[in-house]
Amino acid sequence: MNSRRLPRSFYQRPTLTVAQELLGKILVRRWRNTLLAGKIIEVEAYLGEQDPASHAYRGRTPRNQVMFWNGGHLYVYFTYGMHFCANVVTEEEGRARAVLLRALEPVAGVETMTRARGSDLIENLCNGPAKLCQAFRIGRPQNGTDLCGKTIWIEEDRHSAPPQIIRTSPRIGITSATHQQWRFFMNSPFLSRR
DNA sequence: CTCTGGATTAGCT
DNA sequence: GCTAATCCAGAGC
Repeated sequence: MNSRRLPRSFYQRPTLTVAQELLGKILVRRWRNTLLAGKIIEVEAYLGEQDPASHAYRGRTPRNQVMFWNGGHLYVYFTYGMHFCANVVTEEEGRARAVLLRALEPVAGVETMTRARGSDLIENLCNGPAKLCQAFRIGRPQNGTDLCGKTIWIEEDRHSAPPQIIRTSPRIGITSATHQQWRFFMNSPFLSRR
């Protein structure tokens, strides 16, 4: 029944690989008896101590501790005084690597997402890292959630094959390591930027 | 303790 | 294109 749910081993691989393979997968959340789901279409990789743009660049702190956990957990952080962003932790414990979820194509629970976001076009529900957190009601309590559990998980898309074409670009909104092409996305009307 | 600026967004010019 | 909103992590003293 949940055979499409990604196993721990999916996350315990090189971060750039996981980032690209997350494209086309479905993020699912069970929220008050309704299922929220969205196809992952845009992500960014953050590579821990070796990456100046990563929260873990200067080592472990109270905020970034979940990045150091085993792959397959959710790292949620608060920023700009009002927004949350969600990352998928990758590799093994102690590595501090993660993939930022930047945009989703809504596939289930659209009405609930619309209520969470305020009346809005479907294209505007999940086309940004803070927007998708608002649509999925992901906040502080969800930091550290085990993606191999029963509330938030990622599964294979039963309707379509993995994307044929994966595009890359520098990461958005950072000022260091801008030469790295660690943003991965597929063609879609639901991207955070066109 | 104080200070700086941020993996963003919405709304305006 | 510009910037306010609004909190707090992390750095430096």
